[in-house]
Amino acid sequence: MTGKIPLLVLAGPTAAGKSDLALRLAPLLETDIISADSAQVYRGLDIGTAKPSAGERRQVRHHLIDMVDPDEDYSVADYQRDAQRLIGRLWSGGRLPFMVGGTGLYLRAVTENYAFGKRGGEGVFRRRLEAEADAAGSEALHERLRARDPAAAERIHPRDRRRIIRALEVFTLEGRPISEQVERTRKGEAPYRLLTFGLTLPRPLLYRAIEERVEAMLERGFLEEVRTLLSRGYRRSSPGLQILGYRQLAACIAGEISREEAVREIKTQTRRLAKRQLTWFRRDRNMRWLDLSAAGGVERAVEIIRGGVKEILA
RNA sequence: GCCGAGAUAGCUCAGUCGGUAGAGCAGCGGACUGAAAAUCCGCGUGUCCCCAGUUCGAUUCUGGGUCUCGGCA
Repeated sequence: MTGKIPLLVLAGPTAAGKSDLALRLAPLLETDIISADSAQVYRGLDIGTAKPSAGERRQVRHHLIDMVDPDEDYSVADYQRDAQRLIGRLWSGGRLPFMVGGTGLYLRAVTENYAFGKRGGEGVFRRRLEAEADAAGSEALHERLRARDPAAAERIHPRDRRRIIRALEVFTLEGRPISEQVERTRKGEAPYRLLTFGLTLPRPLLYRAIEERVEAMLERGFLEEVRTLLSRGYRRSSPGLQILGYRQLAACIAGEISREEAVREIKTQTRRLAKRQLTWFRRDRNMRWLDLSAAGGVERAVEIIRGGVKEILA
């Protein structure tokens, strides 16, 4: 017995059936759902993020949904803090912590206990460096990073300005290299006894599910939802409106692209999102894969997961 | 039925003065430590419609065929 808290994780790409499975599982395990979804943290983004309905949330308690308004920041460090606190609380209340979601970074920050520094992102700093990157190119900033934090520069591509700027930000604000954080994480110990399941589907089925889901969202009033957000005064540049789907429909409402273009773009970008999500999860060697389109479907998946849970709690 | 144009990657198309071919989009693979549904990197995946002829060699030239799209009937 290690004394570590057991943690059940259900990961998977968008539209693979995570929510349905989790909704079935949670009552059987007599526990709640801890969402690991970077889009569902925004209040008011309901249809386009496939957020669980009010009814579903009455059936099973969901955590870490509706955390901030669309113009507020919510970072992976916020998520890690909130999720880890919750996991401890649930476990000491006699419940198995159960994380469900598709945001690889969020899941990993929790399960591997990423060592974050003290300082988050700062708009002023970022805007200044963005301007510099526009003027001189991200490669110039990359050179600067090489001088300050060679280890980080080695890992970050010269054109990946997001990461270059963040690395410079850490160095400037905290006075130490971001690569040190990664080192600290590597040396640290995993705080949980993990049981990790990944949902997958044959690619053609996954893509068909995405297609149908986007159509269903539009029928349920996705476009109206975006209109409402804009009419409440949220700017297109605010974090919530940068989310996939919201960004494209906002462009459509602004008259920049047609509705057809917006819908096509949303579908394409969602397929790519699903692909990136899978890339993230495939990296986890301990992931046990489940395919809901395979024989037995959801029932079989439920049994497999319950079996795994029995073992980890024994 | 006649006349014309076309047929090359999943799609739209370029190209080869005869030496088995390349763009965009789509797709595939990967990275990821405070924006992550973000950001970034890598990769052509092909009976060049079919059959015959000419040729050392045909996706390319010639003939025939098939199909598609225009126009005329």
